[in-house]
Amino acid sequence: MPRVELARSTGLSFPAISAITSKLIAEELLCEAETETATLWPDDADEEDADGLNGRRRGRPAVLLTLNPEFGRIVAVSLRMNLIETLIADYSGSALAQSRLELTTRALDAAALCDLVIAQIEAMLDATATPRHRLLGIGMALQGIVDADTGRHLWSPALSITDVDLAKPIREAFGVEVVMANDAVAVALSLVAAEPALAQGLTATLMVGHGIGMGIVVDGEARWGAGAGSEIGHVKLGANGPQCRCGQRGCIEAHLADYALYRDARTFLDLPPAVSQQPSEAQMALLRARARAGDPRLEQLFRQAGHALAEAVATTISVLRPHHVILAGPGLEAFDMMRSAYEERLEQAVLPWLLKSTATYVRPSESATIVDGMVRRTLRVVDRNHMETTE
Amino acid sequence: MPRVELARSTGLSFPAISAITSKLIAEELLCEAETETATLWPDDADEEDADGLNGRRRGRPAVLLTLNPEFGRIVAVSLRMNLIETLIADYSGSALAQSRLELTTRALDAAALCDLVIAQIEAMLDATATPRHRLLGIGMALQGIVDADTGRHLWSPALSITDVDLAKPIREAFGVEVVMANDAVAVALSLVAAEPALAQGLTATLMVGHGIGMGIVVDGEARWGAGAGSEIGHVKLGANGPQCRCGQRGCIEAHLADYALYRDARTFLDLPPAVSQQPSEAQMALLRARARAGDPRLEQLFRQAGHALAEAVATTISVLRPHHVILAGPGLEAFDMMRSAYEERLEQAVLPWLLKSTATYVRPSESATIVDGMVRRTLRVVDRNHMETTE
DNA sequence: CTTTTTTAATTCGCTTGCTGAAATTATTCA
DNA sequence: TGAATAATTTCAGCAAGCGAATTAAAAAAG
Repeated sequence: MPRVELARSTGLSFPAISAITSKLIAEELLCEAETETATLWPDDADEEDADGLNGRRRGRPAVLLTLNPEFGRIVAVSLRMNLIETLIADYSGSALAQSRLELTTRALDAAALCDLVIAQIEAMLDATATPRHRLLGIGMALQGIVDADTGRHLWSPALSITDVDLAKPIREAFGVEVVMANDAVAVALSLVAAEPALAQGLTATLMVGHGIGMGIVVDGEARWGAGAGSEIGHVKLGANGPQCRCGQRGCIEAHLADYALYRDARTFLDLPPAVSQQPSEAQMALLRARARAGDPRLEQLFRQAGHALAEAVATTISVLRPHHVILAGPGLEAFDMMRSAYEERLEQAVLPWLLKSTATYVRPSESATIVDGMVRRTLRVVDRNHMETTE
Repeated sequence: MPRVELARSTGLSFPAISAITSKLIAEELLCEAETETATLWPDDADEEDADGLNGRRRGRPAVLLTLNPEFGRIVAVSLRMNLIETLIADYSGSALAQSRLELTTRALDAAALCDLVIAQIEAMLDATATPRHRLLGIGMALQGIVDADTGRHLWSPALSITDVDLAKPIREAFGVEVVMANDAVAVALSLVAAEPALAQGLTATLMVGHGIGMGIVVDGEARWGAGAGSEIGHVKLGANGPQCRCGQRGCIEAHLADYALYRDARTFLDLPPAVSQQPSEAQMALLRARARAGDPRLEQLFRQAGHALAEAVATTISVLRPHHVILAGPGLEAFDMMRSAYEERLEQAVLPWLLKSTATYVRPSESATIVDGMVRRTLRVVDRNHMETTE
């Protein structure tokens, strides 16, 4: 954040940093942070004087630079099964307001869906008194397949429409860039940003929840051939497996996603029906509670899910050879019940030399992770465009 | 090749190209090609005058620039089951000499192996009267797992040694850079270089032969997280499949590689034993001939191989979402017998939206493809190092 | 055979983005 | 109040690259 640090991390010289930052400050993109308030209260409870970073050092103190939050705002939309989540953030990425809209998404056609999303975005702008010209970009995270080259939405379990350009109507409504991404990619970006070590090398984030998605991040960036998203959820485990929402059989998702677990549990257990096949968070919590209470059939179900998860990770490691694998999403709430089966199968299914050189992390993330990651992705795209136009 | 073309493809201005090329010519890295000889014989048989490229155009003719073949030489070594293949090429990549050494590679320890490779390289240098200081780099393609970060060889079916640094002794013997890569990566680079369309986007090359390997090329470059190689051959099809050389069960390789097909065929057919489990090319040709002659058990065997190939491609497409998939290697000689089973299974195992956006190519490549690709890879690394040191 | 046209390559003057050295500024410590 | 220290800025200079104009080499036209 201070200029000295920027110089060190970018490898550029001090004068260069000085010139660049002063230009950006003139553009009101950056601003000098109020370091005063923090330093005028050094007598606070925590006296961690030893470290030179927080306590006062000799010499001229560094001026902290921050992104000017007032430079503009970003809206991120997460479109999932029966849920549209919207968030507005300032230029520094801090959330200003958010909303959740529950509805049966599969009942919508493309036009109705776009109208709804536009209305949600407008509500966010109104709620934060954001003038239209301050809106820099809109990010949309979609549960489903997105073609990164064209931005078209190809297929999603949450929608009945396929192969439409959802971005276009929204772009035209607000006149700003609309960035599309798979929701797993957004989660991946959010989690990688939270731990600097994960931003080095290739990190594969497997998101287990309503579906099974994967986001691939290389050196902190979501860049890829045909999109940073990977459809590992629809890799098949054997030729004649359970029916999947996608229409095919034996998908990893059909063994591991919450809808599959709930559907299978209902074949031998009395459970309330799920709205449009999608169990709610409460219903999944109930399922886990019953399993933990000792129902052997449910325990077996989660063991099988552990197997499927191991196959997914094994395939990921073998094909991608990532440095890091993150297991994320609400499905990991039940990881304790999947663990032994998972570990057993993983050892059989990955070459030991590969397993040894891959680090695995479990991060049962919240739903807000999606919009957070989407804000980051959109900011990045907006910044890149800004750079190109001003040069 | 002419300066004008360079300017267009790099996007740099004429003056910039002029300055750069004249510097490189002074370094003897580039040279102006003898365009005269070609143009003094325009009365030759082929009168393709319509196109402006070959026939004389108005205006000052462009001077063709080529890499100066005399700038230096590259040796590429391919280390496979019972075979060490060596090739020496000039700086423009043209082969000058090559050799094949057949022996039981699994009987060698690390020191003996390195000595053999060093002797092969020296033989190549002697055969082409290459002084030591003209040797710019050595490339080694290995059938097995290579850690791209460290260059260490982790495991190979062709060798009994594991986790050794094979590059170091060779680097010390010749005092030049030694580039290690998986053999499938080398094949991928060679095939991608042959077709410009494949150098755009992500191309996954599946090599089917003694083992099943995969090389990943992004925009013509073999760059990746932990190496451009992918161990898709050891992704499992079901928990209790046939035994694989790697020690695990159910690997795609154990259904599809030539050693697996030959081993399985011998359980019901009289065939000569393979040397250290590795059938020769002649033996595999015999197997194919017998299958084509109409043995229903062999036909079934190749159908199953087609299934396994489809699973491999399906997993590749789902996880990687490549723009192009190349099927390469000697195993594809039998593709006609695998085809129907392959296509049938592929349709069941990949989401149609993904299958539609992926182009597949079948290229049954020769063994020389490995060393060719390895020469390219090594030249690239050598050039990069050269750039860094002269700047 | 000379002139015009066309295309390739180079030279020239200029801007831009950087660097290293030195100067300036804001602090803490003595 | 004056060192000592560290962050930033100023300044002069360099190197890469660009646009415009120039030179070079060939074919076509007169």
